[in-house]
Amino acid sequence: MTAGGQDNRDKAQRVTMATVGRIAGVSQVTVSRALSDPSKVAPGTLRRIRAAVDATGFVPNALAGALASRRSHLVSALVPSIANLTYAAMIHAFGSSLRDAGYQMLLSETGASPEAEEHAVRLHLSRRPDAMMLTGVTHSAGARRALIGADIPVVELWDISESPVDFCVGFSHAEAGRAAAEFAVAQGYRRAAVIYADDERARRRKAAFASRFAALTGAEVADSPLHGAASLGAGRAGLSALLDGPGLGGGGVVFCSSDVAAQGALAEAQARGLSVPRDVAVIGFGDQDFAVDTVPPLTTVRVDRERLGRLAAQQLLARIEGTGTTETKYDLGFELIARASA
Amino acid sequence: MTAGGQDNRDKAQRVTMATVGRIAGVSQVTVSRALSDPSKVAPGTLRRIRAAVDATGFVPNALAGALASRRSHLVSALVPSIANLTYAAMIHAFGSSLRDAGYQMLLSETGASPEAEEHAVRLHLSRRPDAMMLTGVTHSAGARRALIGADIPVVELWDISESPVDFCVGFSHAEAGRAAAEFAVAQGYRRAAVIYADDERARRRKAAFASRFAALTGAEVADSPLHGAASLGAGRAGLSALLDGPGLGGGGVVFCSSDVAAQGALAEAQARGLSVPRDVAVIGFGDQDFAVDTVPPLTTVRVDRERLGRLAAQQLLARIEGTGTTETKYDLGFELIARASA
DNA sequence: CGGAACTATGAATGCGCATACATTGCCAGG
DNA sequence: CCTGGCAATGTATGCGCATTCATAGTTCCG
Repeated sequence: MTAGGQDNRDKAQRVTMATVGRIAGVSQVTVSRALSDPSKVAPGTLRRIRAAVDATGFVPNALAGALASRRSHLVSALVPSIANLTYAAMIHAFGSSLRDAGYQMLLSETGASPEAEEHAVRLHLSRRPDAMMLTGVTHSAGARRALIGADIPVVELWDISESPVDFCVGFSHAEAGRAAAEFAVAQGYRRAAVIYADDERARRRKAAFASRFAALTGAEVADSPLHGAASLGAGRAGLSALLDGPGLGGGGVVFCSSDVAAQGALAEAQARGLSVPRDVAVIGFGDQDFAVDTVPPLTTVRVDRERLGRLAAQQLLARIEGTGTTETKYDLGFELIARASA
Repeated sequence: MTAGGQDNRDKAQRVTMATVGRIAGVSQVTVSRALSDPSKVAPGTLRRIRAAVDATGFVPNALAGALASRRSHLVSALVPSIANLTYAAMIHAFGSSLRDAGYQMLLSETGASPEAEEHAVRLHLSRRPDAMMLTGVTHSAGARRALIGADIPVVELWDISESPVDFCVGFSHAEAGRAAAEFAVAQGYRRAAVIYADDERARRRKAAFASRFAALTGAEVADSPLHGAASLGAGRAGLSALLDGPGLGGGGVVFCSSDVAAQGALAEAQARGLSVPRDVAVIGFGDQDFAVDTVPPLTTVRVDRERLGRLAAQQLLARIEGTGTTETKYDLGFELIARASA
């Protein structure tokens, strides 16, 4: 069954609302009403229609519905990667909120490149989503233009900006970096380094950390860029490079651009027989669920990814309904969680 | 901008192919042709049409296109969770293959419940996808019926079965469990336990491991079910319970239902000052990218998630085009990767 | 008991596009 | 010089539904 592809599909007597109506002895409109607002249909009619739906296995055609009503009940979401836990939790919250409200999520990965993002934006807009979510606040001019032209609510998630396309929900990455630096200094560290992924926001956190740390201590901050995505191995390699280089020879604190990288740093320290935080201290970023269970538990910057995702979805939905505010920036902040690793 | 929702949208002179055509001095059909097959349009005409597209910011309406052509270029995918790395890598490969072929992926999380899955199936079918991907081979009768009725290619991924809805791409979880048991016995372990997530496939691996291990050694296999999703903390708790209980007091090997849980077991051992694999050995499942970088490196069962995702997508696409085979089962197997943890 | 106010339904229409078919003009071969 | 054939375009139509507007039947109150 289902084999040949076109074969059946062509001759198949497709089941539409008209088919269902014919069986139930009503017109197509009444079927439509019965499905979208049962209270508008007489009880007996409703029963017959439902029986006909079951008998035929009717599945409404949302494409036709969306075309006619100009409401697709689709929200599109563009993220750099779904294999990245940081985004996964946020997407999960975002998607769940949408689903609860009767919307579906059209998800695409865009990688890091703005060109790929622009292409994805156009592709998604062609599906006529009722709203769109983008990751970050950096987009190509073409993408911005297309989004504005689409005239739908657009949320930029995971960062904030003074000039969002529509509105943004996030936190200041620079402030997060500064806060980590201030914490490190308060803990007494006078040497520091940064392990960071190749990502615009991670670079901003790193720069802010470095300049704040330098301002407070006068010490240069060494850094070790990761090649490719953050991973345990990349984190290990990052710390390894720092320990073997001049920057962190005598110990100090390492600020990592993600908890995964930090976990890698912990692993490298363990492999080298170094004690954390005595020989080298580690600060992560994200407060993933595993951060509390590492050995030692990870000091990190908590970002409420669930809340970010949920708020973004709620605001989008409100604006779709026309009940939204005109607020353009939601700064949800972050929190430094001091555990044992730094 | 984009604020009020309906306001602009109602009066806006929507840009359609007819609009573009009017500006370019041709009819709607010619615009359609210019966009879908430029070779069918005279060079000069093409130029004028492209200019008009740029000038108006025209974005084709894929809903209308899909309705008219009965091809949505959408493939829907249902997974238990995207926050689970195991699935994330597979989805990534699956989605990338689709994207390269000009299809988009409509993704939903269904959790573990067949009822939720059935609901999601209906919702997805209403978007008239050209094909569908499901995780696993266990589905409600209603879901199977709906899928068969939809008459589209359906792949069941991450497991195999003799009676798939259409075809499946995966491997035998029972065999994987047996292989782990045989490896453990070959390594000389005579005591074993299992830490497993609350997931039907994980339970099958566990049962196969336990019965094979018992058959080979005569020893009972203790187990520790995880509550909720696999995580570092859950893995730690799992090993902790085993070590404090009677089952694994004197050491032995622990087969975990995922690499993440195994990583938790390693962390618990580290926290207790136990040496791995001497005091307790650990076998993971999945060979996630981090498995090679843990301390010690993780012995695990490798499953080529990329290949699974890619093959599923390719087969689906072939069947959409009508060039597919009638094969119903692709068993891609697995491989035991011996590293230092067991 | 007569019409206002509902309630329950149907007929007509169009969303924006792809597709089948028709038309026009032009060139080549006989 | 005529015709067959191809290139380039247009006309007509319908995908399956939501949305108006219209129409019967019902109820209610003065």
